[in-house]
Amino acid sequence: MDGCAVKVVDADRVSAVCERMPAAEDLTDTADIFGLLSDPNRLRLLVALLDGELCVCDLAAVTGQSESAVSHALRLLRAHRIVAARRSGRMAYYRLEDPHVRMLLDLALAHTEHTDAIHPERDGNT
Amino acid sequence: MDGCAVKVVDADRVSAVCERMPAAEDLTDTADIFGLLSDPNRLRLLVALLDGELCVCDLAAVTGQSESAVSHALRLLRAHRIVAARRSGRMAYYRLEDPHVRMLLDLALAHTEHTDAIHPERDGNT
DNA sequence: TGATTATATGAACGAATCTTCAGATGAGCG
DNA sequence: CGCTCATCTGAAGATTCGTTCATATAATCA
Repeated sequence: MDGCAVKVVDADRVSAVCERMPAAEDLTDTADIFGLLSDPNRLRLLVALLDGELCVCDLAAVTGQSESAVSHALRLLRAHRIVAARRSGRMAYYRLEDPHVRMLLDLALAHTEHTDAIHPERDGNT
Repeated sequence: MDGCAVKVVDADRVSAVCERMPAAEDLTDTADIFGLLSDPNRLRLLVALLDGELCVCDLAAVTGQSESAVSHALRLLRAHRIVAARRSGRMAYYRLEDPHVRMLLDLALAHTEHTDAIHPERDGNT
């Protein structure tokens, strides 16, 4: 009755896990958020905004991208309400608007900065 | 001296942010982790493993994927030491091995489950 | 040993993603 | 008004990603 039964070994565990599994919509939303954080350049933008707002050209300078690339990235992030823009004349000042994403960034950066990078050179199980 | 200067508005903020910016390697590693979490099916696998180990076919049942797809996904996650395998006969039991990723998952899921999904239908800034 | 089962792998195809380029919008300034 | 500057946008091309199919490995069982 739960759609989780193809060829199961531990049926009890399987149905228990199925019940705890979040709704498909929640999972795709979460995956989307992670996807937005999965690009180094977008990540740089968001890290730059952790301390406060910046205009587009300063974001381009900080992150070493073209202003066009920055604008595209900000558009994406803005569409998901992760950043917000304040306009002043012809300038646009962006800020990090989503506290949830801020927490994810803090947590992720706190760890990677004192963890040895793990590169997939070995398979761990060959 | 920091490579961050193209056409800057607020030079002080720019150089301050540049100094706080993590190393490129750390950023790409972090982005990689987020990338691994950015696929709904991989996310399902990891969520399923939050409670303990499961074998490949049970993971396929729980997540509604083919066993081949699951195996490919696990291979990727294994290469990054996010999951680890225990073999018993012809079965392979996988577990979530990276506590850092576990924290990210917990945090992310805690929020999305009681937050209205935000879909990018509006631009917030048209 | 030969058959069957669980998992792993490689190659290939289509979809999604990122960057770049060219041009559009819209505010300020002479 | 015409020009410049900051930002935005759409489209094109190259690359990456995820799934599937076919097959390989390796363990159990008759």
